[in-house]
Amino acid sequence: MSLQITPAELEIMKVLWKRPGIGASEIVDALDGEQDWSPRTVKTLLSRLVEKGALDTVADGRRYLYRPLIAKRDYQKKEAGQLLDKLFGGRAAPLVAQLAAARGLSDDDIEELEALLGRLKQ
Amino acid sequence: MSLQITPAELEIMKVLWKRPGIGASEIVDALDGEQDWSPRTVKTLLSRLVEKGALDTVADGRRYLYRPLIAKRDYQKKEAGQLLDKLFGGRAAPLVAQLAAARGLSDDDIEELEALLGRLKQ
DNA sequence: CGCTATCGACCACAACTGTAGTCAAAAGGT
DNA sequence: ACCTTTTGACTACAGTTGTGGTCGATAGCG
Repeated sequence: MSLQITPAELEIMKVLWKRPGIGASEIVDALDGEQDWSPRTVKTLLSRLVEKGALDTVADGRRYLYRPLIAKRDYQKKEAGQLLDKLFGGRAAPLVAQLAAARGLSDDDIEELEALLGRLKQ
Repeated sequence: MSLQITPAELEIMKVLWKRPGIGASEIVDALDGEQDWSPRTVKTLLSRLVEKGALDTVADGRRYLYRPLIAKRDYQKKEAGQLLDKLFGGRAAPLVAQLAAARGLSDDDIEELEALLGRLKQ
């Protein structure tokens, strides 16, 4: 059930999270400029994602339309939680501290975080 | 220079971050209960880490003592930054929001985060 | 002094990843 | 009705990763 999505596959997922239900060629187009992959490569990644159960397909003539089976939200949660456990002993504060150290938080970030914390304090 | 540390290798690094300068057998002992690896496996992971430049060795009789060449801090920063860019568009607030959603922040976490934000506001 | 346990060096090997090629069928232009 | 393009299915293949084996040297027990 682990549903391991690799970095290359994730690029595909990101496209489909933004525009679910498109076909392979649209995905290739959407990736153009970002990744420099041959259409073959994209096809392979799509097949693997379907195999893994991360995507499902709807036939549309002789091609497929692809749709994510896992929500971006859920994936983000899983990854964030994994990082937390793997490297930060499950404690969020040190993670945020390293984030701040690594790239600095913008004023907007700080404000948003304060608002978030306020909400959580209920 | 990318210094890719795999999950299995990370377990070794974590032991050495806690107790730098120990030998392979101590690492095996330290991992006992956590990972169930044969000593061979640990040796292989150690060699790979040395090869990659993540550890260095000091001869101690006929064995080596291992010591991390990258600080835990730096590795945490790198990983946190990568997750941020990979999945959260570089914005910290959504990451924390997902963290909160995934496992809930403890009161301590919230307090620590508030203190951290206070400091950052300078 | 000889035997065994242990060490690092080197090797093995299957699964997973990144990156694509080949192929047969079909869709669409002309 | 052809030829080109596009599609999914299948195949390839090297590099990485997880997991551990073999081997020759050696350190220490008895």
